[in-house]
Amino acid sequence: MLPPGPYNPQEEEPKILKFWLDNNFYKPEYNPEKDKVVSFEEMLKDPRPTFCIINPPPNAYGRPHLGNVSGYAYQDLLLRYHRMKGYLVYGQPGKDHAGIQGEIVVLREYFRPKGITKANITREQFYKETYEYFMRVKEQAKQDEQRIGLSSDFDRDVFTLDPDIVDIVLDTFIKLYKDGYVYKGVRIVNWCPSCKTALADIDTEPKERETDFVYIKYPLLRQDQRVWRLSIYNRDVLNAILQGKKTIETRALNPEEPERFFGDIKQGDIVVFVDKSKEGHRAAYPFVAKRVAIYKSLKELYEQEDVAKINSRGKKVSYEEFEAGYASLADGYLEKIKKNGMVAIELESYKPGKDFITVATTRPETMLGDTAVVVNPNDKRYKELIGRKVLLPLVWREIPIISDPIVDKTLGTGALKLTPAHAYEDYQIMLNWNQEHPDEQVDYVNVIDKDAKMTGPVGKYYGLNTQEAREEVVEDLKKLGLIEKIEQKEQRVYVCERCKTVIEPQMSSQWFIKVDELKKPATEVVEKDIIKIHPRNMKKVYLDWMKVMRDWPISRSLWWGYRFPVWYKGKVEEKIDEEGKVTMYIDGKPVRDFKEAEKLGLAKVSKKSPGKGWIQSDYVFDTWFSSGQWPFATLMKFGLFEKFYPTDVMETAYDILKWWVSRMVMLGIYRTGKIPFKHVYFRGLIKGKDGQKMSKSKGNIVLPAEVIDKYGADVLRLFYIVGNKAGAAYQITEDKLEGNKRFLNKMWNASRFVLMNINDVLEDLPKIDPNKLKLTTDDKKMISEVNSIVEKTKKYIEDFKFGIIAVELRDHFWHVFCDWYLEAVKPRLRSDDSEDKLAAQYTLYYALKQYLKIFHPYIPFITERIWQEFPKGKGEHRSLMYTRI
RNA sequence: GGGCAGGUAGCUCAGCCGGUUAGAGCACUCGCUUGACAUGCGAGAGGUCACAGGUUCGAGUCCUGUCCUGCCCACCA
Repeated sequence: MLPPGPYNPQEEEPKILKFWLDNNFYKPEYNPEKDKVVSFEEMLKDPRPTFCIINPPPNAYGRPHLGNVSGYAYQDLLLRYHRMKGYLVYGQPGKDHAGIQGEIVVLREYFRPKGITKANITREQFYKETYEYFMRVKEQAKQDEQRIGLSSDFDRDVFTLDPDIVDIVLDTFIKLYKDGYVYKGVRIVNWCPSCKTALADIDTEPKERETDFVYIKYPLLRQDQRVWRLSIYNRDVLNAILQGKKTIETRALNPEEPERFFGDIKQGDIVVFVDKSKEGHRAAYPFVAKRVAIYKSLKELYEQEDVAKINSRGKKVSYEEFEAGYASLADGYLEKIKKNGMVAIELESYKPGKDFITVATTRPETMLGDTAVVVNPNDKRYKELIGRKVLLPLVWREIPIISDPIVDKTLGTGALKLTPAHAYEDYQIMLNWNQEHPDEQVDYVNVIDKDAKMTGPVGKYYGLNTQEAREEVVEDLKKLGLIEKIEQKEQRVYVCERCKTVIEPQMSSQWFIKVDELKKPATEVVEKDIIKIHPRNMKKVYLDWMKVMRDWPISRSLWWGYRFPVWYKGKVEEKIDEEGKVTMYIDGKPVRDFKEAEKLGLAKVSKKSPGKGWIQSDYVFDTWFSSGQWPFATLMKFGLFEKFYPTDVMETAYDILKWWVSRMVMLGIYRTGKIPFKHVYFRGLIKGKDGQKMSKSKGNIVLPAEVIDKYGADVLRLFYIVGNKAGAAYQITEDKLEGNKRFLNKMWNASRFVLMNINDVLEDLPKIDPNKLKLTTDDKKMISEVNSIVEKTKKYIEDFKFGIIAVELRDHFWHVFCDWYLEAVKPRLRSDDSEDKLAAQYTLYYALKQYLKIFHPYIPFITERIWQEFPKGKGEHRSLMYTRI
């Protein structure tokens, strides 16, 4: 008999939980027919249809809050419902190592109090201690999951860094690499010049500061004006020009060598001499072609008065000497010139003209690495200029004017200098532009090195730190008359969270997954509803994301995670070359890319060390790379893959649709050839009591344990589910919890009333044939009412609308069963007409039983507790969990 | 700036393949300490369904526009 008084979940729930766990009801090996755990092999042969949910692994580094846990209510509802429907059910629990966030938390909350930082601990020691730390916290999280009633198989609780999971995940990487879906490419990263490491966005923090806002005039090139860049191999020639010699005969004139062919050069074009010598770092000297003449022979050229007839010491030379100079050149130059003739150009110093486009910047020194000027395509002032070229001062490169809608017309001059190597936004613009304009690609030039000093093709600024370079650049621009004005501006910069040094974004070589091919099937399965997404509008979000998804960078400069199965024969370094491009050096030897290094035997992809002297890559994988493989990796680990994959439902929060769901679909199909799940259900976001999204920083966190301690797990589960629909946000209030508590109390008391009043015939009831009873109109109505609400609820649950129907179900129990039928039946229970009384008793028994079953997936504890008081009929299990619905 | 939700009773939200008097819980008012439950029962009040147009015999529901709110993405050179 149920104890009297209000329902006491604190008393009842732990007992029920123990009952479930002790009997191994959560395990797929538990067989309800035999009422015992069967062998693994026998379970695999079980003919029942399967139902499997992989629980999205929460971060293992801390207690999950109410929002984090809400999913379990939905997952468990589905698990329990299908168990009762007769499926072989498997719930896979797990925990995530949470890469970046995990590392930050463990550093802050575990290592820092002990005075340990990454500077005074080895990588191996860090990993070992962090792993142990996570294992401890993981146990606590598991208890929360069990308390809420999640009926997953906790004996198979896994961690993303379990060695056998790691093995499966790394195999996927190796397969991707072999299939050509993985490459090493260059990408912008947050670089801390002090810590000498790349940082994730989350490791940086914003800081406001006052700074100069410099307006720089970039000279516009006329539309017919071209820029010729000539390499200077001979400094003396350069010196001669700089000393005022007007005409330069250049040997870079041969029509047979197109890259050096200057037959097209015309008056007014810009000629820039580039010093390729090492110490000059590509200093550039600009001139204007004043006169261009074509000569049939060397002799004809020599006879021109203004030709620089000088030797290497600047001394006048005879024709013979002049010709001898050419004869000494390689490649039969002289012969070619004699045959084809040549072009000579008369030069004058370059002076900026009157046409400019003005850009504004807080970082003038980065202009040395500019590769474009960007304007808004709708900006009337600049519309005509899109596609034109400007001459980038100081380094005298020709760069295009491009457009991007991101550019704010009202900021600065409305024209933005593009430095893709040193500004995130610029990098994005470059990617966008290149994607849409494959024929007019914009590149990057990296001009700041890992010590925040100028590098690359920056001429005399080479080696200066950014501050010095900034001052000098502004000074030089002033001399050229190219500074329009300088204003003061509030600027936000990002600093390293640890050392507060200003972040220098720069290019760095990273691993990428090529997604073009992989996303095709991942798009198709959702398009064709082979994977169904609930709510439906999220399908569009998914498909939109797939369209714009670019190659996925998967390497992270962290310690906490899967280390890349990549080995180098010696130390790996990255340097910036003279072109401003990132170059990799292995053991001091430059290599173009990883493929080349592999060919040269300097690099290898392998899970184990190839041998002595090989050093493993420092990179670890992006967390989503491993969690993207979670559905099949977990099942493979336990040998359950064949039995349960594809899984049935993936229930998760909608904010990780792009990050997680898309990756699981992509990698799942890639690795297994099958979709990872048939349905995706997005739960609503839990808002705190203040109506804001629940988050630690807002201080509106509620822990599930607090609610369970006070109200019990069933109350919390009702809060999560009742009246809520997929993808919507909803708020927690004390009122809602209180209301749910009252409902449970109602169910408790109604059940006790029923049990009290059927006690005398309790054991007979399951055997009664209702057709032989004298059922009244009320009885029949009650039976039909409860049957119809049960059927309706089942239909709704299968349609993923369990929240909506729960309201109706609750009201049905309360108002139809309690308020109407229970009241109506009271006189009959006291009557002497035993036949009529029995009909009423049977109806009470039957209706309540139906309610208990249909409520069990929602509120498992209280329903299971009441069920224990019921005699079990044919086909009814000692646990409500396995009683057929 | 782009995308996606949403604005319905005092509060939190349902209702939206168009169709009688628009619903629930909590709060509120009034009346009920009868034996499952006062964590209860009965009765009641409360809404120009954000605004403006349009389609229609008929619009909270469909279309267009406007104004707010929230979320995601991007951004503040």
